[in-house]
Amino acid sequence: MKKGLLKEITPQSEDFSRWYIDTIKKADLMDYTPVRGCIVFKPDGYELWERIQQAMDKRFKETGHRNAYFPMLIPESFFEKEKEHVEGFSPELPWVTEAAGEKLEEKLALRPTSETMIGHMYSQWIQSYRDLPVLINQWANVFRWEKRTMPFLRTSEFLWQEGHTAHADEEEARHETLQMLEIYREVIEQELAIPVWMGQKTPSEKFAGAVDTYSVEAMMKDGKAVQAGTSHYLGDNFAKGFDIKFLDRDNKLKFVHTTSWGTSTRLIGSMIMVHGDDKGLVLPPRVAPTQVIMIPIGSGKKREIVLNKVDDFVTDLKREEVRVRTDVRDETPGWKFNEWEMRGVPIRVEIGPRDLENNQVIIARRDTGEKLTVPIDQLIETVKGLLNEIQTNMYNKALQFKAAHSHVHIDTLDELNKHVIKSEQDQVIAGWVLAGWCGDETCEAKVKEETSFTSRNIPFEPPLNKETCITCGQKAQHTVWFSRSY
RNA sequence: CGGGGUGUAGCUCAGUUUGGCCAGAGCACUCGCUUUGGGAGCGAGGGGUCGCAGGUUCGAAUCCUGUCACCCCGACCA
Repeated sequence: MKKGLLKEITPQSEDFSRWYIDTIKKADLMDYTPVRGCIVFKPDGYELWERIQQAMDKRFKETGHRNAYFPMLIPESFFEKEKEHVEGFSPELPWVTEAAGEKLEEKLALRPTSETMIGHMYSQWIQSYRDLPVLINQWANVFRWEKRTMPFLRTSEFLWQEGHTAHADEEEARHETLQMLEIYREVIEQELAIPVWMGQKTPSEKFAGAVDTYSVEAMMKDGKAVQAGTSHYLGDNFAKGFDIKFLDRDNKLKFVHTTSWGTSTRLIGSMIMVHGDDKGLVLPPRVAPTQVIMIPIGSGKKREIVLNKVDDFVTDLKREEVRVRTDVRDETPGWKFNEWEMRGVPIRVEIGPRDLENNQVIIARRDTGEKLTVPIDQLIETVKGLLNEIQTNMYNKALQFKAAHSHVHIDTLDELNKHVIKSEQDQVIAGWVLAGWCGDETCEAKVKEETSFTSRNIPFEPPLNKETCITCGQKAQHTVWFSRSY
């Protein structure tokens, strides 16, 4: 290594958390602020969110939803209308107690989620079965004063979308709940190249106030899980709390059945932790702010010729809607190679005098590090093909990683304990464990107590069905993924 | 919120034990020239109320008290 080449990113194997922090800071995705737990989403970080938003929003609209915006401030009394809800959220609420120099009559919370406010409004909007269903989504910031924060994955303020729907009956509401979960799976797998397990949360991991909670769960490169999206069937819990009733065809007054579903900026963090490597970010082409970086090489008169050629390529690529930029800064090529690799740009195109002589360019792909020599007249085609190939390859790599670190033949708590201890000793990834569960919450709690593994979800399509409960050995009612999680 | 650690230039840190010696180094930044295929070279510059607030002292980056932030490990969570 040459003098002056600083190792700026901690290797993943040495300290995964530090790798993560180093990477997102060096890649200029975020910055800390004077407010505890609140970060700036810098332009490259925010653009990742914008692309996730676009992909989600398109699908929400296609399934009949419309966007609206509700207040960020929620009266204290609203939280008391649903018992489990207040118990779930009250510890982490920030409050507004004063305005215009006077104490408010009723404190206002910065929303942690909007079931209450939206429930209140729906009760006024819904009279008849003809008013149903109500299909509304909100893009918003929410606040949850967490004890321990981590950029993107858990911050005190974060950006998200929350869908809130009201339906005439349970069947339709349950259908909505699963339909939106499926949309999450599709966006997360197709756009972010992250494979997930769809499934149902155990009662102890349910959303505060939900009848049933479903999730999509993703595995990070350190083997921990992230809940990438959730969808809830709320039954008539909020309808009762907020008096959301309608007159049905049979002339009877009934409570609506509501759902809510959300994904947040933690998807950005997940994507980084699923794909990143020791050189920094690796971004899936579909969401990468820059898909192709052009590096002109050479000086003097030759530089001019090179730059003209680069401009031609940029024009052609833009015509094909490829997001391309040229790095004309006065740095050495090697410096730029490292810089853009760190930022995760999927494809780098190097063009120098030597290439022009041979009527070719050099293409380097971020996901494999491979360098290709490509004839100039095939550049556009090759880039377009590679963007798709990289997207697919990243997904497949993540899928393989997930499979390699999913353990389906651990049957007892004793075996799980040994597995966890051995993983720590050998400094290997403990990963996820598929376990049978009898349905008793104390059995679930015991797994957490002894191993710090928590239940992630009960997958709809488990790799295999477990016969006995991992804790008590009785007949298993469910097959559950357990792991450490963010 | 408990245990541990760190706050000195944009970044990484030295200096703190034992108060006084111009507040330093490398990288980054600015200007000039030479350079350009994996983190370039030479020369000349700019930049810090030492996290913040008190206190002790003739004198504080250094000692004392408080406070804030960040990182790591645990309990709570999208």
